[in-house]
Amino acid sequence: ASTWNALIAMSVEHGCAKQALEYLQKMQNEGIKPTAVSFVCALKACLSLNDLEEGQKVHTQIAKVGMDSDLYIGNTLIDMYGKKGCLMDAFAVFEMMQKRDVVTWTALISRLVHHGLELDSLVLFEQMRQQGMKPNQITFGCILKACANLPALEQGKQVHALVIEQDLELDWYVASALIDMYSNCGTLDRACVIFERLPHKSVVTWNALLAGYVQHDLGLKVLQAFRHLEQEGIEPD
RNA sequence: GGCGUAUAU
Repeated sequence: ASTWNALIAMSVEHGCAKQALEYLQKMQNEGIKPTAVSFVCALKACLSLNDLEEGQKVHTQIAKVGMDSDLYIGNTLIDMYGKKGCLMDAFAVFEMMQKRDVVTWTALISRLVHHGLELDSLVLFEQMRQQGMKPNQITFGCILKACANLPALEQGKQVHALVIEQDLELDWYVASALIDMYSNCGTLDRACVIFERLPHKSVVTWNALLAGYVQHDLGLKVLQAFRHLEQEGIEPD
């Protein structure tokens, strides 16, 4: 099965999703049982083909062989249904899962935010923490985006406090989310403080700051910052 | 044990 899985995974990775699904079928025709890895890759293939129906078929197959308790499969199903806008299905999978990890929670939170359900994402984030699940950089990125979209400065500040608790304020990914959140909440000064504190600035954090200036119609600041960025030898993208 | 899942502009 691992040989087949390698074929399936490679096909998906190289954008040959159709072929990946063919391999899944072929391995079964040859009497080889797909593993959790096969199914995760197949679901990913369905998502990249934008084929929800095929994804549902794979889901049914997964349920038949009793593999829907696999953590990775559950997480991938949440992602697939969420990205197809089937939030109810994503939530149903979430509810059914026996074990959840930080990816499970983050995947659902991420989809809620993308669908304009920022308030629900905040509730879910709170539940996650109450159950003792520690958010990671990606979780913080998503939840800060929720605060930025609303915008919700007070909630954003509370999340910021948690970021500091976990010593993630200097993480480039979290930092750019903080910058984005503060500038979106109309507090560009706070965004600048985060930026200034960063010892290693990357194109991502610079972009977040530039976007803030643009949003606040500070054209001159944008140009100044851009020149500064070039002086530091950072490649704009 | 490894491989497969969430992630900004």
